[in-house]
Amino acid sequence: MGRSTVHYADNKTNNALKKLHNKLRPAGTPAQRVEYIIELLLLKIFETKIKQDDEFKPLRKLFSKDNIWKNPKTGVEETNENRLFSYLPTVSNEQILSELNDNFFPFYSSIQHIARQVFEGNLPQKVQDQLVLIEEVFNNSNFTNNVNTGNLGEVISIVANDIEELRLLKTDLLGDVPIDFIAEHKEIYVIKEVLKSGAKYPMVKLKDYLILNEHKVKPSQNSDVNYEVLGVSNEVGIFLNEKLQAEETNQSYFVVAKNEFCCNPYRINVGSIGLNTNDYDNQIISGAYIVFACKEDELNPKYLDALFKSKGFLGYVNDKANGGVRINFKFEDMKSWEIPLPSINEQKAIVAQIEKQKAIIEGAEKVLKNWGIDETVFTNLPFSELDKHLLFVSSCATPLGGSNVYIDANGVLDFSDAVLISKEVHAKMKRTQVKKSDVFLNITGASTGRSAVMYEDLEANVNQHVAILRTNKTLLPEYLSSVLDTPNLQSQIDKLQIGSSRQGLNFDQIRKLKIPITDIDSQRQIILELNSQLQILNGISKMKVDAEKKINKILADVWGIETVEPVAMEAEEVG
DNA sequence: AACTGCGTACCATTACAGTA
DNA sequence: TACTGTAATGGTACGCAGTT
Repeated sequence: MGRSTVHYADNKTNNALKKLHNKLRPAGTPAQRVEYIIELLLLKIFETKIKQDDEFKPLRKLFSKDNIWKNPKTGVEETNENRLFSYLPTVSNEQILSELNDNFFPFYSSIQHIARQVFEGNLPQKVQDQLVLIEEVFNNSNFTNNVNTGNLGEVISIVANDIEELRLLKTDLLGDVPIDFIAEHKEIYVIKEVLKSGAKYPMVKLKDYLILNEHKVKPSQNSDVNYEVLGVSNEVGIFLNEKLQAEETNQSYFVVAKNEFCCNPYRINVGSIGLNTNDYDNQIISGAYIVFACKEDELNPKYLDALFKSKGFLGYVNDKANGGVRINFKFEDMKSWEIPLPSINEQKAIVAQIEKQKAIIEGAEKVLKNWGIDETVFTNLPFSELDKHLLFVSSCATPLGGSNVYIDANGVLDFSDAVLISKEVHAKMKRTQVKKSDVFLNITGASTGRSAVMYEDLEANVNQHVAILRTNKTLLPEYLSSVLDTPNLQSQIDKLQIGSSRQGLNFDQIRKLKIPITDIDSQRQIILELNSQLQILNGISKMKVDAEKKINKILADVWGIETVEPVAMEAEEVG
């Protein structure tokens, strides 16, 4: 059986829950512990709602001094004030257990009856539902003596101090789930809801913060004006479309201002939305798009832009994308999107954090893009036909399902997107089975010419787009891979592609490539030199990945969702 | 405003031709 | 005939332009 661990909350809440589980270890089985935690949380949630939620307001007087609760066991009378969770931390360790079992649980197991005594008129449905749930939970509650009384005080203090009231207040314990279901699975449902509702900021609909741009022009009728045409892509956001001559079409375009958003309503499901930071004279964009600004005194455009790039937005768009072959996301849909809205200053701070990380990513990308193998280490070496140094060259047709091994720009193999094939298919495709120390070369498509060395001892296979070059003892795999990355070899490869209608290399062409060659020792020396540079590059790659992770974390915090390492899962064996 | 069409790019799969 | 390597094909996505 597979197991999964899913966290629903922020770090702080998760830590609090972990602590609770540990402290309650003597209390019994994991299920019992969860039950105890939930009961304590429920008491705390209820108190928070009584204090802060308007609909629960009328219940406040129930907990005033004037209302008295008689302990059914001892006959001792106490004020209802002492039935609120906040009373528990004041009780001594030794007394907590009996306080819960003899006072709190009996009290809350008849809370509906008690509530009706103070409530004028009918209970609102929300309150009624809450009370039903509380009765369900506390009807059979009993903390056993197994609960170490010394620990119980600490347990109470964790619930009292480490769980934020705001988080609790936003917790809707019932949602749309039927009461019977909750009665059966209340623990699971409650804890999920408590932990899920981690939003730190008020949620607002965008409609009050957006201004639709309806300013259209027809460039063909204003031939004296020089227009700059913008476009939107999902990769780079807003870009300057230098090819399109708007004057030559019969279309009308939107005039775009700086800090306005533009989106393609038919492609927004893939992220075709961007914030325009350009400020050209007469900048325009396709009339088929939605163009809008936001009220910048309340909503920072860069903050909104960051939200558009978070997973939450794509999820929302795909929810709205209903029916038809192609979606059409309307401005109305945009207006009804709900976002967390911090104060304008907090938004600014969040944007500043994100921009810092973006700057790191951009810098790293520049380095990674512009770095190339230092060709001078190969100068003065004689050239030799690659075929003389190879044992084997191969690739073949793609198997069902395909199996790609991608190579990133640094010549490092990236297995993250690797596709799995069955053992049978793998066995059939003998010619493309990969061995350790094979050199890969992309031979088709846009990435033709990229190469990498297979360092890992994996059972793997490659598809038609990747050639395997297996070297003989006159040529080191790493050396070959480095040589293939040099401008000289890249230009040899480029030339081979000229004149053919299709990008791609065949094996004969590969065999005839001319490489600079030297003896094995010198090859090793050259690799050492190049490796020191590669290490630096790897560090830069890591910085980039880390910065991306930080941005994700910032966004996750804003949305109040999972930020700790997600979903640890044991995969089930496939037979 | 909403819908449809077009050119391009990418890529897995299929078809086919050459060879052992 | 079986197997290989290469080319063609067809499906899908994208970014608009154009039509209704």
